[in-house]
Amino acid sequence: MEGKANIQDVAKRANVSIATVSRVINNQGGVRKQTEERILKAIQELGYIRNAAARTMKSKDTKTIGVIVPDINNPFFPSVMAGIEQKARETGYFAILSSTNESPVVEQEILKNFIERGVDGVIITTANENGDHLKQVHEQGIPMVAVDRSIQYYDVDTVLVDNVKGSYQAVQHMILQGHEKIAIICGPQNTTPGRERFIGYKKALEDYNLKLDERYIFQGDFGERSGYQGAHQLYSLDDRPTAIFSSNNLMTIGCVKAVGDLDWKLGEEISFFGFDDVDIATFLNPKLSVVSRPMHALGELAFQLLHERIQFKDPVPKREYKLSPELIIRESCRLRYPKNSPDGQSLKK
Amino acid sequence: MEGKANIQDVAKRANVSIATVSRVINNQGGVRKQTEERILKAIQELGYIRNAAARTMKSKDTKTIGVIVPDINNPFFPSVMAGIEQKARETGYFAILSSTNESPVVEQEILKNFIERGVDGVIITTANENGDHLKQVHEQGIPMVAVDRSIQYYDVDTVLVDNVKGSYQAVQHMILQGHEKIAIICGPQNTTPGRERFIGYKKALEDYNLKLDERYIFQGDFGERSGYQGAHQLYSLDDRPTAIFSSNNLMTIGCVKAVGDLDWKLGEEISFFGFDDVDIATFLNPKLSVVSRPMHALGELAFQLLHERIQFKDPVPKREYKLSPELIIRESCRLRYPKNSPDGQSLKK
DNA sequence: TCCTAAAATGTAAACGTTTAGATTTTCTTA
DNA sequence: TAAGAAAATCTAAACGTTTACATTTTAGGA
Repeated sequence: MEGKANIQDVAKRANVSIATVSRVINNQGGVRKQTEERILKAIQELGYIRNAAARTMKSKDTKTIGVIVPDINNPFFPSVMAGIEQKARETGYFAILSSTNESPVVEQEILKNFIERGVDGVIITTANENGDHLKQVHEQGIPMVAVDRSIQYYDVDTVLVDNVKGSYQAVQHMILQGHEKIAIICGPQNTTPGRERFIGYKKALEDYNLKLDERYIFQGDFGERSGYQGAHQLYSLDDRPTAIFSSNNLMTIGCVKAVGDLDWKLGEEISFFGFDDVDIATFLNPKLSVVSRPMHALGELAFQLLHERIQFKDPVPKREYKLSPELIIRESCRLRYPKNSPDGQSLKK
Repeated sequence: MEGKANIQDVAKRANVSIATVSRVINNQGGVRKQTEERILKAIQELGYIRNAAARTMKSKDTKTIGVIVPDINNPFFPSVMAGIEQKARETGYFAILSSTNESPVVEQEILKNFIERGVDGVIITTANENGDHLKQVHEQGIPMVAVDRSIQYYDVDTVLVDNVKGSYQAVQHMILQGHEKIAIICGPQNTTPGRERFIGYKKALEDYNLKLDERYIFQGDFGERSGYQGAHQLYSLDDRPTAIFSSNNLMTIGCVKAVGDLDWKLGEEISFFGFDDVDIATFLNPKLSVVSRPMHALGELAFQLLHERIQFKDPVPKREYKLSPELIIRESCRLRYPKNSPDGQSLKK
């Protein structure tokens, strides 16, 4: 039985009971030194590896958390996951990652699978913020933390970035640079970031007495392709915008690609501000201005909140954290007019 | 016991034995229609969710595969994982992902954890190609497939791309464009891609009678920063190269960033070819030429091979697949001389 | 040397499934 | 109607741990 010894075999080899072996495996103390050494030697010789299933059946906690992301190819999520995984490892937890491809049906399957596997908690960026599909997790009393997107139906700890503030400041910046015809490529309005970034956009226009122009609003889906299409649509207008705010990283890539294809002069004919930094931002000429989020820190905070939930099963009220984004002003959003010219004198109401 | 019913509760509610419930849960047939309906109704009413640990203890197969990647922030790996996950889902398997951050120690911990959890197989891009740390997995007889990097110590099915061919063709292209001073930013030489891409580079130089110049060889570590440093070092030479070949995506980003910072005219003073496509490739002016790999297909093939191993435990000899890369010629590697000029006439030996 | 307390170790039930073999029920044919 | 075969269902062991409680061993003090 090479490589497949169980605790009984170890006990026999070391001349002790399985309970004593279990005490040693779990570092529980109460075992004589020489007994412990005999047991460790037996473990080594037999190549014993404990069986997580057996342990789970008895002790109920698996030291595992499940992480669910909607799009693993979006660089935001691997960064968040890196933060989660690092924190998890530091506290003896194991993080398992699964991706839904923005499908609530797949998300439901993954959640059921996680429940079956007895995960101690779940960190989720849900494909459906309504959240009624989370009933089973809720009924099982499994702690959950939502990242980047909220969950309506249940009270779940939530880690966000202040989307309103980030997009407000980005649009404000473009206004203060003299732009009045500012377009937005929106994320899905049934998501927190999609909705809130749109709110920030509108609020900034309102505060500076700028009229909301429906032509300048393109409804994207957070995918690169929709950014591309959005840019094309905006370009096709008779009265083109002079600035674009893109609501996420992938739509930024698509948008900028289209701007290039259309020979729409970035930084001259059209200014640009995107939400979430991207690799290309510093490569373009002009370099892109962006709203930047602390992704690794988001992941760490999410794990920390979840870990607290797992450890203290108190019915503490829901907590919501909004981290501050950071504006990174590069060059893609230049002055529309030189400073102090008459047209540049429009003021915040 | 809301939400926490077990199979015994279901059996009681439906007035059958747990064996009959098990037959229904597992779609094994041999159950009368009306009995089955009663059982399904009881499952529904009680909110029964099966316990994977209990099942694993009895049936030994977990329908889970473990995936190990060295750097989750490298976009290559999420793409491969997307291919794995899609194929896994299609065949009723669950894929769990863990990242080593290029640490063999962490990799060992992850592997042990996977063994404890009874994964049916492992897909790995190892942090240590020597592979002697895989002894435990091997002893447990757990099927394994290596992706992108080989494993020396054990015979493991391997899915690679033809690195030699890809880098050979990229360097050949630059030679045929008239370049003779071609530099390389190498990946780690203890990795298959690092080693083989270097081999392709050398072979192309050799085939066209070009001397290997040590000054033009920079040893990187696949990270962005080393690409940046490599470009700086190459720039600092008295006799600068006229072309650079970068061995992976992140070093490409770093290299191109440095070229920009140095005002080293990309496409004019310095030509460029990178291995693996990157988002920025099509944004730069000039757009980057790259060797492109079918990442999603790599993932799908890796899963397929693993699945075959899991299903048929035959001692089939090790298989190695090398997919063909694709050259994407964009603009970053222009002619050093106009066509038909005397200096452009150098021929392959 | 003996007694008592503390430490060390052992026993056995429990966790929740799956499934081999046993038992019961049903159906068909003579 | 009865007998035999097939179908349906049941029983109970097993998987490998953990741990509450029991038992044994050891150590110290009178």
